[in-house]
Amino acid sequence: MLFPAGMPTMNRNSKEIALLKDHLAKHQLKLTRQRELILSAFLKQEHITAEAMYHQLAKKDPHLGLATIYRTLNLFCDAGLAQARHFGSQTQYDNVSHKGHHDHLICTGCGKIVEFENCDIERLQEEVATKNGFTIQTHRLELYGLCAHCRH
Amino acid sequence: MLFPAGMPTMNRNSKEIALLKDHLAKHQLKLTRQRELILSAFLKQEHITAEAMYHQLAKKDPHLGLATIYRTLNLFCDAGLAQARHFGSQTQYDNVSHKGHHDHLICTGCGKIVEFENCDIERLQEEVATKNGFTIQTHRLELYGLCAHCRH
DNA sequence: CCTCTTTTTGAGAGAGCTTATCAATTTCAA
DNA sequence: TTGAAATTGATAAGCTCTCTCAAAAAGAGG
Repeated sequence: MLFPAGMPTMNRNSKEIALLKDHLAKHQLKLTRQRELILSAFLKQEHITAEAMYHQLAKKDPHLGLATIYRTLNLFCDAGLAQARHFGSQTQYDNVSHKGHHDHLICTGCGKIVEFENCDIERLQEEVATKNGFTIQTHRLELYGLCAHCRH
Repeated sequence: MLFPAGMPTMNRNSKEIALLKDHLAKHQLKLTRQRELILSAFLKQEHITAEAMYHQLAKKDPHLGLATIYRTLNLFCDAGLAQARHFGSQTQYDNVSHKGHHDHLICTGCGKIVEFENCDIERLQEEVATKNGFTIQTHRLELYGLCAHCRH
């Protein structure tokens, strides 16, 4: 049976919700209205800052505090749903479950971020890990440089 | 004529000193005792934070201000000697003249860190960057997983 | 070696992002 | 339903980094 077009996001992200619930259960944490709200908003993003999410969610819940957003996004990192990445003076929270794993090309001039995926690099990473007796769980690759526009 | 074994670092880094002097001249800036002191300390590092350099130089000059360190390291970035990279909550100033870049394998079980270098991966990174119009200045690759010991 | 203008410095105030604090509220197991 | 334990919101505090400004230093031109 196919998903109806208008089906709520919740049902399309059952895997991520299960992952969070599992983490909560294992650490004696509770599922709150705020955590559900923030999760559903987070899963629609590829990456977002706490500040941006604060403003975005202000419409749905004007009393949702910034501290709660930070706490919850950090919780997502612990649960393996998100990954924190520092750029400029802010922290970007990347959605790990979005598509396959993507890496970043980051312009040090204007801050532009281009996402990419490269199977050959991933294969070589596995090779390096195996050679050192490691089993990779996740990775982070960031290339910093100047984009075509900023080079001039 | 060969360099005597005990020759001061200053003379072994004439290229970097020239680069700085060139930048100073082009921007009507002055060569000060503090800038020389910070440069000679910086060139001995692969990467360092402003705070770390502050404590390191406190012995040589107890009155050297933290603001001066920040200003000078940012000046080095402008001159092309250093490159700022945000890691955790701090800024790492990478020494550009140190070419041998190493990446990290990090065990999520015990925290063990193994350094490695892989030319093939670096070549592929260049390829990806070029394809996207970028010129790479630096990069960061971290592989997270379990080491042989922690897997059991 | 002086003099004068411009730049730099040091110390602390201030700004921006993130975390800690704590009383009130909510969750959820019993 | 109840009560212990976790969470929240508001705000204070913390941390890193930059700005401010009077005093000091640099360096070009006498």
